[in-house]
Parts: sequence; C-alpha cells; structure tokens
Amino acid sequence: MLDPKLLRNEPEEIAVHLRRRGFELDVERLARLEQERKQLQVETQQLQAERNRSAKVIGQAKAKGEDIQPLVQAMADLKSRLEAAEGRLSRIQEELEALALEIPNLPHPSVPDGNDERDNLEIRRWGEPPRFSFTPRDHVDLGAALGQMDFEAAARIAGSRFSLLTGPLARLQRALIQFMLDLHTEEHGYTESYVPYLVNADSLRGTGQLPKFEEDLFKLAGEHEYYLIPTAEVPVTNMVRDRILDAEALPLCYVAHTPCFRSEAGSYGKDTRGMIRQHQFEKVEMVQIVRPEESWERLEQLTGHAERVLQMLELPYRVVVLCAGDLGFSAAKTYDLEVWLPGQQKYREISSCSNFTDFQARRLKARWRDPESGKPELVHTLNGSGLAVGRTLVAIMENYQQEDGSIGIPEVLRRYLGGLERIAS
RNA sequence: GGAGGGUUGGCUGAGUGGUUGAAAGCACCGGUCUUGAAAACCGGCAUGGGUUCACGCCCAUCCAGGGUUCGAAUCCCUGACCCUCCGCCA
Repeated sequence: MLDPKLLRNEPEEIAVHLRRRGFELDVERLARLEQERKQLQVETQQLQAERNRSAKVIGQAKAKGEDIQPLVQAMADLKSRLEAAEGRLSRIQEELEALALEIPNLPHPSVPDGNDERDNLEIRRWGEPPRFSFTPRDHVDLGAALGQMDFEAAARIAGSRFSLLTGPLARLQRALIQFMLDLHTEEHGYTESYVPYLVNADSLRGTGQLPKFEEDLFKLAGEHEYYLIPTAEVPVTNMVRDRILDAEALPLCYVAHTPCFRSEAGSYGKDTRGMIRQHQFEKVEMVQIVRPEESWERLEQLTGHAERVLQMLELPYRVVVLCAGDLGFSAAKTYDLEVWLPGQQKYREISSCSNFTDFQARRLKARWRDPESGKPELVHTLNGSGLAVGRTLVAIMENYQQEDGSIGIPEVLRRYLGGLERIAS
C-alpha cells in the first residue's frame, strides 16, 4: 500500500510514476472520494464530540439527582443524525481502502521504462553457455531416457503441470535444497526457518497477493479459509506482521525452503512442456527485513547471494533489471536472474530479487522503533529466490548433459549425493 | 469431537456501566546525585486521524463485527484466534 498522505496530497505525481508501470490511477475519483471523506469525517466527529459532551452532562446531572429526561430526549435527534453520518463515512472509507489496496508500488527512479519483459535491461552476464559436440536435448528427453522423470505418471496422479522424479534425479533435487540452505545460512548470514505452507487471507493481503490476485492461488475448501502458499515470501515476511521490532534486531534475514503452489491461471499454453512451469515446485527463498535507509544496498547484496548459488553450480546466467511495466505488484525494483537453458537456447528466469520498500510493511503493519524519533516506523522488506529449485534441476540437467544422456554432477553438490559424479540410467 | 479459560499500551498486568485513553510494574528517554557507573529519587513516555502559524483542541482505538444504553474496556449476541483438560491421531 502506498502512503495515504502522499496519495492524498500528491495524486498527480503518483499517477505519473504509476503510469510508467502501466497503471492508470483514477485521480478524479480519488479526489472526489477524498473530498467527500474529509467533509463527512469533520461532520461525524463534530456530532460525536457533541454526543460525548451531552452524555457527560447527563451523567453529572444524574449524580446530583436532577431530572435527566429532558436532556435524554434532546439526544434522540442528535443520535439519528450521528448514525446517518457514521454510516456514510464508513462506506466512503471502505471504498477508499479498497481502492488503495489495488494500487501497486511506485517504481524506483532507477527502474528503466518499458511495457513488458522485452524491455527488461540486461546488466551483466556470468559464465559461457556450454558448447556441445552433439545436439543438446532438453530436460524432458533427458529425464525420460534416464527413466527418472515421468510426466505421464504425474498427470495420472494429479493432472497437467505436475512432475514426478525418482531415484538419483529426485535425490539431486533434495541435494540442491540442502546445498542452497547451507550456503545461505553458513556463508550469507541467514537464519533457517520452517514455516506453514497454508496461510490465511490476512497474510496474503500483507504481502500483496490479495485482494488482486486471488485467481493465481489455490484456496482450500473446508471450514478454515486457507490458501496454499505461492511462495515462502508469504509466511516468512508475515513473521513480522503486526509487530514493532527493536532497532538492534534489524536486519532480520531468513531463508526457508518450501514447496510453492500456483494455479497458473492465464498461462494456458505457456511452457506446457517439462517442469519449467508447475502447479507445485520447490523453492529456497531469502527474506530480509531492514531499516529503510539501507534497503537499496541490501537489494544489491541479496541479488549477489542468489548469484552466488549459480556461480558455485557453474551455471551460466545473466542479470536483468525489470522495466517498470514488468514489475510485480508490490515491488519497487526487481532483478531477475536468468539461467542458460541449452534445451531452449535461451536464458530463463530462475530467481527474482526485489525491494518492496515500505509497501508490504504498511499492509503488514511491520514496524521498528527508530531510536532517532523514538516512534514506530515502517521497515522495508525484500526477498529473492535463492533459487527456484525445480528450474535449477532443469538447468543442471541441460547444461551438464553428456552425449550418452548421463548428467554430470557439479562439484559442490557431490557431498550431498554420497560422492556421486554423474547420473545415468 | 466433549468441557472449561482467555484476548487490555513496547512487555507484564489491574480494571464489571459515567473525568478510565486506561492503575501498577518493567523497558525506554531526560534530570538530580556520583570522579565515572550502578542504586535511589524526580519527571516524561500509546497508535491512527481531523483542525491550528503555533500552544492546543477534537475524534477513533482495550481481538473483530453487531446489539443494549443518554453513556460501554466493562452488559448481551455472533465470529476469529490462543490456552488448559479429556478423547482420537502423525
């Protein structure tokens, strides 16, 4: 959520920033509602003050044993006017609130202009795409040949967009998770955390998935209103919801491995082959809760932590900064890491690192006590995949494939696989 | 599934219809004292909003939503969450 004061006082400027990301702020409607709100609020508060005064007078009169009937009768009219005013005010406030919840974050000035992913800006590359003396296969063919990846069985068990791994390939995925968690906890200073995979609607509102993106989520039927998490960002960031943190506690850095569940509504026909886009996938996620003044520096650092995983796995990748039009709803700035996939001859997203500034914090009421002011102030939140595990598995298969269809194991993973150096059928 | 208890400020915790936005303690901030610190003592200290050049004044908020009442943290109803015991269970 944006700062309501800013929204009230400088709607035109805000509209300009939001237009960069393709969001048209209805300034006139906002101004109309605002004006109405203000007028109704003043009126309501005056009536409330009057009611409070009268009630006090009646109390005092009663204490003295005077007749309060005339005073009570005089209140009747006031009461009905107050009720009407309160009703109208709360309707306006609800409308404003609903409007505010659907306004995305402001893009940072350093975010390039652009409409969609084609306008994202590559800012650096690492590693060389491997050269093969044979025609490289994609992970689907490789997995099938190994007999360790079975999409037909997955479809029978669940449906499309699910995958099934067995044997060394399944173990490789587990090894990747272990490796990433160890790296981030031991070398990057994150605290490992285990979190709920089902969350309530408040948590999803806090991080910005609701109310606007309900169709992307799996909602459980049953007496409780639970949703499957689309990313660990939701439970982990919500660790600080409704809290006031001590200054010394910051920054808070958490890493969690969780499965992620996404309905992929609206992506019909996109990435239908293989395990690139699934209803269920594993991800290791880094989350940082920081002081506002250091969030931009932290974004660079966090991105570096994600890059480190790819470097240690020796997977070629590039870093792109998302253009304003491609930014996620809550993000002020996002770096995507894209790994080279020989099966597609393309760089594909494998991590997304974002600074949400105070946008999520305001929805979450996640604050810290600034020693300067002594007042509770909003924190800044950031997160980044470190990495999307399923896609990392795909990248390893495709980049480390041999002519005979076996898969080499990156050096750093072998200790997690009992020393295994290659996966063969 | 059955029975009961609870939700109050940063924290602990009093408060069962009228100066209670809320006692007390802790924490925190300032001061006195001290060579310095601690202790002791004195003072300050909720959040959001409206209005004002400003001092200030006003409104809302004691889990949420309804209700009773001239007046609700306090009474009634519904819901959420937490806890305890019993049953079942990984």
